[in-house]
Amino acid sequence: MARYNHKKIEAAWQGVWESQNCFSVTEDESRPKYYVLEMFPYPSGRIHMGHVRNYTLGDVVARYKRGRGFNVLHPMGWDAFGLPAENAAIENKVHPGKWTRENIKDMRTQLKSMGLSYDWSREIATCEPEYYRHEQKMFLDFLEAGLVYRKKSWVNWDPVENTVLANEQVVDGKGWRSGAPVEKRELAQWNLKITAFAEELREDLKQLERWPEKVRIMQENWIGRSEGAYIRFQYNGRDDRLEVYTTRPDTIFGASFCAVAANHPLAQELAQSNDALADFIAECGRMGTSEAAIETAEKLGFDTGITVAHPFVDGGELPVYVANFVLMDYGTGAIFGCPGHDQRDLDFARKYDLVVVPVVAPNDIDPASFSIGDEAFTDDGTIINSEFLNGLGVAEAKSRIIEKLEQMDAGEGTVNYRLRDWGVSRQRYWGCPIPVIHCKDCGVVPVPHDELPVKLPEAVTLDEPGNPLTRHPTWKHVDCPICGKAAERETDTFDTFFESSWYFARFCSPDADDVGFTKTAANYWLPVDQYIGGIEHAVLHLLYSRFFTRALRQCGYLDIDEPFAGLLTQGMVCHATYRDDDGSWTLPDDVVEADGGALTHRRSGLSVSRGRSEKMSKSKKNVVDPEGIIDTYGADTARLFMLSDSPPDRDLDWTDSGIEGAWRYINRLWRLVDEPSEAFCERGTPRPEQLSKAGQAVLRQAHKTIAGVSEDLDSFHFNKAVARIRELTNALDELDLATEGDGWVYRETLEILVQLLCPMLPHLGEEMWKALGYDTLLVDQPWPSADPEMVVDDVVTVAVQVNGKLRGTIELPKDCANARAEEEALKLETVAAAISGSAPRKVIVVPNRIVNVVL
RNA sequence: GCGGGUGUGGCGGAAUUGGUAGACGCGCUGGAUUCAAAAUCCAGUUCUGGCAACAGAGUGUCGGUUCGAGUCCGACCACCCGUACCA
Repeated sequence: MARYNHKKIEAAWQGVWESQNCFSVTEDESRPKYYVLEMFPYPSGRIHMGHVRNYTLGDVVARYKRGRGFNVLHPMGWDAFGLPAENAAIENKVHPGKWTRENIKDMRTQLKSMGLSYDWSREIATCEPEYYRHEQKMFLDFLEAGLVYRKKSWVNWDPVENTVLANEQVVDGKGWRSGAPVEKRELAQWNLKITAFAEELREDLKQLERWPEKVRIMQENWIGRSEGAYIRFQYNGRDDRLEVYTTRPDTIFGASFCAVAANHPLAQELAQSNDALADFIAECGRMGTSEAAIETAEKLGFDTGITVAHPFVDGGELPVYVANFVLMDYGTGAIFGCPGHDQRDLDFARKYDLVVVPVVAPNDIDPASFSIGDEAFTDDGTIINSEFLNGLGVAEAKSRIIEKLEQMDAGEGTVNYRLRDWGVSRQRYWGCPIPVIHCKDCGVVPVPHDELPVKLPEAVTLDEPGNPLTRHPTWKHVDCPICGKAAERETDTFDTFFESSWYFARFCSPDADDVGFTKTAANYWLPVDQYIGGIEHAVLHLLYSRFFTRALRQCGYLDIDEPFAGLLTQGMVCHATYRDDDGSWTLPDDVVEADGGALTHRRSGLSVSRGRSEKMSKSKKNVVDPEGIIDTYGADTARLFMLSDSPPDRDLDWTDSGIEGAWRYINRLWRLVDEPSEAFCERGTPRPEQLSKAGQAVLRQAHKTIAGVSEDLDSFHFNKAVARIRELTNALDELDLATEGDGWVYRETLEILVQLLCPMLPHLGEEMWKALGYDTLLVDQPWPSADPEMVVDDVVTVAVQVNGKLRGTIELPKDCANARAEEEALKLETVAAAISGSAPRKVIVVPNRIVNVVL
């Protein structure tokens, strides 16, 4: 018996597809188009199981749609700028460009071994000037359109390395390499006005029907539209006023303090003459810039000694605090605190001994007896203790107080968004240069279009901290395009989300020279019909891309609003973790399991314990390298494992026994054609007039499987599709090839099976197709269609319950009368026994499903 | 902290969307084949009790709605993702 030689077979079919250019496509108005895109990888050097999963899912969709007659665009490229290249440069003394390009070469080979149906002629790498020159042009167009501005914002500063740290590089408030406490610094940064589209981005979520609801909800919450009011409080002893933003103007009579952010102008001003406050602000600055860090820190405040006047209470004074939980980026960077009806304000008031006055009472409680304990009351209710607002509901009180504020010029109603503008400046080398020039006389001057691209200089050193662009001897020195005097280039580069915000459009015309993409190609291919990638990109990458598309639309680049019509978010690939007795992580390959289940280390022989399954990561050493798996078992086996069992949006557990099981099934399929029985008939044999009962049943099942698998693939239930196909494989065993006609059913079913397998196991599919006697390519076969008559049964099994408890089943003709179903059900002995003579109170009949006898 | 998600046999999961819980696979047990093993094939496998027929329990926990709840509602627990400079 020959063993399935995956290495030879897979390489051979990959060669055939490539030499016949099977997957290269052009615009073709005569066919419906379908654009499948998987999130392109960062070229870290080796593909990981997450990539294998992502690209398998995309490939199944691409191949299936192709079979369904679509003109399928399925491209691949590299998200090639980013921090890891700089880290590698520092650690291994390799140039980021060299490192990245070599990684791309290695990963391309690995991806090709998976047999993915990419149009490789469209491959792009974002670190090449041919790519990034176009986004420099886009940036300048955005600048002209008023969608770009410069403003100061805070960054994590490592005082030892003299460099800006990413949030990821801040561990417990300290720099990851230096260990020095991180400081906040303010830098002038380029921002894109995503907030200009806040309402549109929110509103249009509704039309993204083929996006997971959870992603739409996350984006909606991220944008965070709120209706509230600005309120201006008069300072006591100063001429100016403190403007706060609140979503609860109705609780103004319960206000007991105001608080401003540490970087609020008032705090900054007061700190100049108040050392204690300056210390407090410095302390806040050591917290790091991430929202999680700020929100989970202990809530602290500093009483400035300044007070403001309550706008509606004569003589009412509110102390003004500087507080570490007030964010300068949200609203006005200042709040009024109403402890009775906001938990954070309540915690703060208890801590600093401030008054707590309830101003909203639950509707079902006597207001006189209502007081606030440890929990703020945040629900709707009736306004109390609030003069002219008393007795109103929350909503009415809001509009009444806003009216009043506007009359008094002490504030107004407003709509506010949590969404902040997108800061795109990065103080890093390995990114796309921001194409502007700073001139002492002319200010910020855009690089003239005919001087694009501003190329990254290759000759740099990364052996000292800081951005090499700033210390490059010549690169930044240029003449001002306006006045001609000596000026300096911007040395910041773009956030790498910039590249990934339009790459889907570049794939439509990857060779376009003078434009990022042609309108003709974009109009044909866009939007992406199905986008597939990790859930971790639910907000940032996907929201930036939605914004970028609108900004491009505004500048005349394209005519669509939404870049991705369909979205599938996949779960992570997990694996069991192992630790030795010291608690250090151990590679799964080094763990040996004895018969009794005891685990030991392969080399040291010391005992090892198995931890729970976690996301594969180098740090926990629970990674399985796809290259080894493909080498041992082949791409089809790896693909099958990725598709079986777990639905794509859930986490997937990698197990050795699982991959073994997939491998066994591949071999089982192979044997179906490798050692065919002589009774299995020739290709093209006409259908016999008579089929055995078993033959008819198997044929029906084959057609039901076509219908079921089609449905499963349309809805991305790949695991169910695999299960159905395995069931059909099992059904082949029901046939007795000695029986007249069963040989024909066997071949017919096998051909259907092979066609259904094609998108998931393309190499094995081709090989089986050939073995079945065909000299055409399976990949060019249209998807099979199910005979509708074979898909429906005329007899159904109906469950019979007594008081909701199953007592038996009956066979009934499909869609028979309820009376007949009831009659048959009551005839069951088990039913008679259960009701033991008493008359049923009622009988519920759900046609074709269930009869429930209620006593 | 906040936003979003997940939870079903020993394990991954399925369940026509309120109607027979456990499809399919993994693992395990027994058998066939083999000098032996691997591979392969056949049978069994939610738990408890029982030789069995069968009975009872059962979808993270507690409570509710319903003739009927894995599915709907309320409260809670655990874990995961994101949290604006990782990609």
